[in-house]
Amino acid sequence: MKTTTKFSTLHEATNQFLYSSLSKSLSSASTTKQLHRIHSIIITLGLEKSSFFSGKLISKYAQFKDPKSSFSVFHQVSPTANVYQWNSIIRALTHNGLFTKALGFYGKMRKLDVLPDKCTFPSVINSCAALVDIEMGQVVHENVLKMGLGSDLYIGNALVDMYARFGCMDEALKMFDGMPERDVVSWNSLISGYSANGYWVEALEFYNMSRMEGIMPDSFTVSSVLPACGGLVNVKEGELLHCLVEKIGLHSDVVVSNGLLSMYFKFNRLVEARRIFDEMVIRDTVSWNTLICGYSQMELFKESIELFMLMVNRFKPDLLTITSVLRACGHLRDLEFGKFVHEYMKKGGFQSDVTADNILIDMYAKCDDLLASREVFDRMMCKDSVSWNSMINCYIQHLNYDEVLKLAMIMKVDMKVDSVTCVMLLSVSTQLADKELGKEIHCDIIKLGFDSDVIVNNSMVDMYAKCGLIKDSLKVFENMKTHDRVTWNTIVAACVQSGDFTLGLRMINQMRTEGVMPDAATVLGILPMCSFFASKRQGKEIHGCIFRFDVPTGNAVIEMYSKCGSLKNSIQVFDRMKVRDVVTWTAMISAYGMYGEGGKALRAFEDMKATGVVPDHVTFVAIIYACSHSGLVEEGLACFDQMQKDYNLEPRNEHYACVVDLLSRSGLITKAEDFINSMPLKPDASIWGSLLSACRSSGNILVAERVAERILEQKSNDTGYYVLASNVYAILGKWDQVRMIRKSIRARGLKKDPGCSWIEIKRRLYVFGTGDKFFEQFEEVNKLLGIISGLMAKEGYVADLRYVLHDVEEDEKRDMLCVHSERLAIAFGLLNTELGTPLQIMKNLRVCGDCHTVTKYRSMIMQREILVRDANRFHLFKDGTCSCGDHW
DNA sequence: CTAGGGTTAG
Repeated sequence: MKTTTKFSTLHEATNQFLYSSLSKSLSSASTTKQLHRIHSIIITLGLEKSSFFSGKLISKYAQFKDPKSSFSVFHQVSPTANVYQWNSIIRALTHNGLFTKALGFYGKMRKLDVLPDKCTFPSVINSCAALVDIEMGQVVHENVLKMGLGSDLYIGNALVDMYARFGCMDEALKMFDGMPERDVVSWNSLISGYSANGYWVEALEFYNMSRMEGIMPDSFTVSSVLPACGGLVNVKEGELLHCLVEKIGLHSDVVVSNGLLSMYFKFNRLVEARRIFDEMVIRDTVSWNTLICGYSQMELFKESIELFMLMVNRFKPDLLTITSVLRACGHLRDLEFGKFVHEYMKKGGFQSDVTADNILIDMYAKCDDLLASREVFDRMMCKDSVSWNSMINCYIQHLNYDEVLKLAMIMKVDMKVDSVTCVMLLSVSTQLADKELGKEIHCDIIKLGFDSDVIVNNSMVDMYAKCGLIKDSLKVFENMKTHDRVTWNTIVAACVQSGDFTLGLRMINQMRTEGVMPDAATVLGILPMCSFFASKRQGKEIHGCIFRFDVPTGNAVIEMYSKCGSLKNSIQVFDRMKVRDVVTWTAMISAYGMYGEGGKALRAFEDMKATGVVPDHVTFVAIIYACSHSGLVEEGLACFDQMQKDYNLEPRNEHYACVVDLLSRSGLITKAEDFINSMPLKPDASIWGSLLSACRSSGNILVAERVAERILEQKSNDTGYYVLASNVYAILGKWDQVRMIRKSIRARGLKKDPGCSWIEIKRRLYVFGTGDKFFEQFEEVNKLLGIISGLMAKEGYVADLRYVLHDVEEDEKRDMLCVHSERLAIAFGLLNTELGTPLQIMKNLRVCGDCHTVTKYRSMIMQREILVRDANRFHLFKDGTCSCGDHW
């Protein structure tokens, strides 16, 4: 009996030894081969069905991504499986992404009346979360509560995570708040939930809260907070986190480093990002993808493709890499490489992926291979809204609107229309200026409930404005709950387009008070307003707010300054630009032109050609115009010649107009008329207009009358030409003709632009109309005008009454000249500024000859620099002369 | 039980 006991003890001891060594080798098995060997030993010993080993085997196979083997082990014990075995198989399935199966097993287990324990739930909850099965999730949550496991830490963490993945952050927070015990995982689950759902502010807030509670962040915490810093462009917090990573030694964690990499790209800090990547000891596919994608986002497409080639040799790219590089191909319009990548996808056995196919559609469209786009689209097994939208976008880009509307119809029937579709369709109606289509889409938008989407609303504001329905545009604008930068840019452009500059200026001011930062588009939008009001201050303030300074922005700023009366600032911006395109050079040439610096314009033109930038037809308008305003006839004609001979550009009406201007301004009226008669195009009103205004200034009345007749034949809608013609008849004293023209203007429903001038003093704009009597300091201004008149007479000034265009007595004519709006504005400026301060006046029409003379006198008598910008150009009056050299 | 990288539009 004693020996038996001894034997039995020995047997047990042996067993125990066997058990523990088997268990140890099972746990430490690191290859499939080892695992299979240990498995067969377990079978030989008949231990396969033991609760302990079967469970371990199931888990171990799951670790080796072999759920089939896990399943076969479980299958042998399933009729009598206990809770431990059930837990193992559920966990194994969950870890291998077989969530539906895992939930199925949970159901079976409950049916068999096997009571789950606290180890069952985390996996089950995970599966619900992964499947976004909200209903099941709630059932499981109830089960947890019924079993009294509501305060379990692990289950609580899993539930917080589950609600976060459902996007229900309120529920997640409620769960978190109700937990009696919390650890770093609980905080991580909450923080990553906020971060993943784009609630970056909250993610940062809870992160800081966790730090206050003394929780030590780990790699999970950091990689959840980094995207929040990136998203908010919160550089300070991001750098703090980077320091923390270095301090607690998390930088060896790939996920953390990838997070840092991605964040620095979002900060646009390429050097820092590159350093992170280069210093990484271990890199994975995500690291490469983040790098390639980051270069792409910074528009360094060539480099992004080069990195892809570098990666291919070391790492197998995945679908995300492919999509990044395809995007780069699209931007570079590199069809050849695009096709290469497409082939690589086919050969590499990549499963068809909706996103990848969508980008292929877009890439081919950008490379102008519409058929290839359509082929990808037609072959797609399942298309999402993005696929449809991308295809529609292809047709929009290729102006095939019929096909766009066809696809849109199908989308409507299939209920696939989303906000992006609406925006694109709105852009179609904008491009076609089709109000009816626009209104129809507006109705659909309301029906579909997209009328609270900012981008959709912005598009509607734009659409109505461009269709000429400014009132509807403003209505949409006013009904919007939030206005972003684009909203403001759009509404400002809308105001400008409808001619309401005052409202436009008010909008800009409101935008600034609401703290919205301007961008390149803002500069482009306010350009016409700044030049209308010549508000250099407004322009400068906007300029100061620009932080991303690319070529188009620089071009816009050059143009803005030149139109606002600061050639100096234009030159400064031009000099600072490292990259200059045709537009940059052209802007600079026309700036010189406006200030009568023909010589400098010509030099810039030569410099431009020397740096290899090819002039286009706009450049030639600018350079001929510049010559014309400086009296450089020979040079201007040479440019006109060059344009056809050297650059093979067919002159358009505006070029002919420039040449006519060039000749006639220099008094070569007959030559100009001959030139018009010999041109191959039918001369339009602008060409006759150029000649006519020159006739007027040079006093060639005979030709003027002939030309006036030709202008009236054009039946233009621009009142300016009628006014010009009428002025000729006024000079000739043919008042009947004058009245006839005025009548016909009214009959055509046109209105003459009333002349006005304005000046900005101490951040306020003062506007003066011709003969205005109701403005501040009217008395003082009138008195000053009288005094200056007296002084001018002493210097030898005689009024040139030819510039009065009304049938009145001589004395009255003199008075009428005296109240031309620019004279009032100048006098007002003299009164309200310190002695010697330069004045800057703007005028909507061209300066009349008499005012030009008067201003020269004034600049001398009052010792002031006076800059006048009229409808055409700038005149800088100084010491009795004008920068235009009387070419205007 | 918790983390990182991708597509269309104004």
